Amino acid sequence: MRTHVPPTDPSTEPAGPSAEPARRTQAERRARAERALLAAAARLVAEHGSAGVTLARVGEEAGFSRGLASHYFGSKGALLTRLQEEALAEAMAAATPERSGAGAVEELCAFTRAACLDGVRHPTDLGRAFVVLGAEALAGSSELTDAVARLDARMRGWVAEVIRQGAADGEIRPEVDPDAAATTVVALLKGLIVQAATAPGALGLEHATAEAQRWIRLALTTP
Amino acid sequence: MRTHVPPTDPSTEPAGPSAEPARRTQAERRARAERALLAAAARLVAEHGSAGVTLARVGEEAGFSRGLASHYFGSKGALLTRLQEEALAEAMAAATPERSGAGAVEELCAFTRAACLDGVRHPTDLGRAFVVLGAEALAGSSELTDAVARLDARMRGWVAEVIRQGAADGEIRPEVDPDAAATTVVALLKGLIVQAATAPGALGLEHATAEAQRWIRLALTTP
Amino acid sequence: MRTHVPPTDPSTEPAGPSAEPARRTQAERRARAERALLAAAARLVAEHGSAGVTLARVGEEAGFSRGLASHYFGSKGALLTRLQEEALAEAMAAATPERSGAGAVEELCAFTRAACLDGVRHPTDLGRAFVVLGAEALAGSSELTDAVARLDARMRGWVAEVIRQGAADGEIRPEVDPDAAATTVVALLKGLIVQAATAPGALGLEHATAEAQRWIRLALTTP
Amino acid sequence: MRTHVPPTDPSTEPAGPSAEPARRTQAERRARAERALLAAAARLVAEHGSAGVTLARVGEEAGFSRGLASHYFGSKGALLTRLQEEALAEAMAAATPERSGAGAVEELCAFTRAACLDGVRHPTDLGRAFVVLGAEALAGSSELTDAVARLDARMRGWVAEVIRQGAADGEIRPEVDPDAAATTVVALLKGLIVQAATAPGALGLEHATAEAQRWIRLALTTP
DNA sequence: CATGAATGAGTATTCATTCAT
DNA sequence: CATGAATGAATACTCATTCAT
Repeated sequence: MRTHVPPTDPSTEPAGPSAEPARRTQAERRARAERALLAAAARLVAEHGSAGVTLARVGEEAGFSRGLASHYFGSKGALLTRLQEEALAEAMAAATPERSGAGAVEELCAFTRAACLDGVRHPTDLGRAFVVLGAEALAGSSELTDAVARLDARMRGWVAEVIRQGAADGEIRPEVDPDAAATTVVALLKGLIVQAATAPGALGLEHATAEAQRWIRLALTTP
Repeated sequence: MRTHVPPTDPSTEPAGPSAEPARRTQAERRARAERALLAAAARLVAEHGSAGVTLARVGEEAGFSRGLASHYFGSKGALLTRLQEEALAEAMAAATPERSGAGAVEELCAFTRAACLDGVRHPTDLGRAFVVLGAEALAGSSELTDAVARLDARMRGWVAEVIRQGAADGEIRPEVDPDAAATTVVALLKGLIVQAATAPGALGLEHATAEAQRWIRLALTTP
Repeated sequence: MRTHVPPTDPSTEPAGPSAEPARRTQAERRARAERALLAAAARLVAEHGSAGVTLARVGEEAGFSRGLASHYFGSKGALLTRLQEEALAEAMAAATPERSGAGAVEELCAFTRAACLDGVRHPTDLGRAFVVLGAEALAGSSELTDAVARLDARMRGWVAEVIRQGAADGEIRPEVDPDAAATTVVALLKGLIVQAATAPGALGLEHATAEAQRWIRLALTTP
Repeated sequence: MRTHVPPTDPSTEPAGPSAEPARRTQAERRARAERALLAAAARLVAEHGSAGVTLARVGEEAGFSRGLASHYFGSKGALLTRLQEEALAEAMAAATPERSGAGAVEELCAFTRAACLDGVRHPTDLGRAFVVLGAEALAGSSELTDAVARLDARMRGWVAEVIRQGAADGEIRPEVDPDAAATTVVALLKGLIVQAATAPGALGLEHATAEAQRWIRLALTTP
């Protein structure tokens, strides 16, 4: 069971005698269990909402005891916060991609396609959990509400910046207000995603995404 | 103790200075209490989400006893279902307004303005409760999920119909796919509302709504 | 089961029709249950200490369900606080008796006898619970610590006042410092009670009480 | 890894600049850690009561891991028992001091002063833990209750013995019942300590101690 | 020797629901 | 009709304890 990691420098240990080979594996066990718990939590939240999740079920779903989730995260709220942070990091990365080098309008269209189609078609548990948590956070201001608000703001900021660059390049009409347009682009995205989430399959998502891209092109380039 | 007042129609209760102001029919009292309970439930759901609502609080918030909500609606689920139905009826009415006689594009712009600005600025408890319940219903298929899906479909249908009429009138370009465009219009609406709900005040909603209207006009009429 | 209490004026009810005969019995039921719960709690605290008491046991010990104590008092802390208040009221009454009209020294001796002998020999559950809670409160400042401190101060104040009156009457030597003497009297009482509580039966409480009375007489009257 | 240093006496560890300062015997390390754990436990018990102590906190408070207290003492009960024994030994030593050679009355007065003033002003964690554990043990007979009872008995025995010697020397009146007087002396001590512990600072402890000494002198020597 | 990962029992607390008045 | 007393199931949370490293 002992892993074959060479007994490298334990780095921060206070250098007492016999302090390092076990450490690694303990830490691994812990990290592995924590990941399993978070994955289980994401799955359960995505399927049943945060109210439908119990700490006991998270533990068992992850293949551990009923008490482990409590033991690790301290409280249900802390678990959800943690889950949210993980999801937020993922979402932030997705919300503000690297510029691909293409033109501004193409960039935005690609972003739209990625967010709408890929996000909806190949959803991760974490992504779905984030949508669910974000939706639940609509009622009553919570930390999550703020986090979602910051995410939205960041996404709008990214879009506005792309638009500004496009305007500077002459690709986008200078009359376009970058902030208002960014809000509208993000609205399109979120609105499509919400509709798709509500009625999976009942929507011509392909068509709708193409239409949304057409609107974006028109709105940013039509004289 | 039962007074023998004939059971006059309870639906029009604010009948001005009527004949017998003191005594109410049992049916009237019942209907009045039920409305008060539903209003209280809407307020609580809007503020705390459905998980943050207890039957006891509903009763007390409405000015009655802790047990009355249970007594009337039988169970918490039944109360929420009932609330949902009320909210759905209101939302349905708002989602498919009477045609005003204006042109199709103007109609859609007016609809956008009404939904975004009025809905966000002068929210009703029932409307907010509906948004919250709908958001919660994203996870796990429930009756409410289906109801929201039906509402979305109906809203899209109404928009598509307006677009078809506009196309028939020559006001809207015939190449426009009414269904895809309707999905996009609804996406714009919902996306704006969600952003506004998440970050109240932090959004230039006025500007964004104007921009959305510009997009709709462009998309439907640009050659 | 209906009690034969005449349907007297419900006094504060808002005078709506049909509002009073049931009320009385409900209130009685509630008060009766509450008393039973508090009595059970006092017994359990006296026997096992506050850490050895569970809300479930309180409910069952009182002949009700496991959840009732929680339901009434809200939390274990609230139950203990309530218990403490009841006990404090009893203790306060015992700590500051009405003057009997006897001389000051006799009064203090009688007080000593009452507190030591009667209190130890015929203990009430509430009294024992108070001693236990007070003892537990030695560690970590709590509301109870303060309450006990106030009780002590009040008892000292009463004793000091009796001493002052005795000094004014010429019965007690004027050199006696009333406050220091009061502290010492209370110390005698508490020290005897604690010893008796720790070793029930193993102490010649009768003799010790007589000795304490002798000391008090000597200290207050010896030239 | 085990060094072959002879197992020198671990009881005198602060041995000044010794020969091998770096390496410790296992036994020494063990003893040192155990003392640290007990000291941490004493501090925590004194502050939070025994219910407020967890084995994990004891370990961390002592600067070790969460599991060490468990590892050493086996169970929480064993730790508390051990703590109690340590405290009892200290208390026993304090309760039955060596005779100083002074007269009996002076001895008792000095004892009173030491217990009340020094004990209250310069409390050790162990001493405070003992008081707390003893107080908790009032409810429900435990080993600790018995230990405290034995301690009380021993203290009374010591006092009674001093009184008997004083009587034999003619310094104390022969009519004084040594056992009853001893109980009263101990009551004075404990009562003062308890009052001081309950209301730290709010008590004229200096005056009260002087008064107690006056009482003792009077009671033992007044004809 | 020492750490800390994992377990599971115990308990407080909340709340829908039932039922007596 | 209406109240609120009482129940009991569900669940979060704490911690002593065991065990692998």
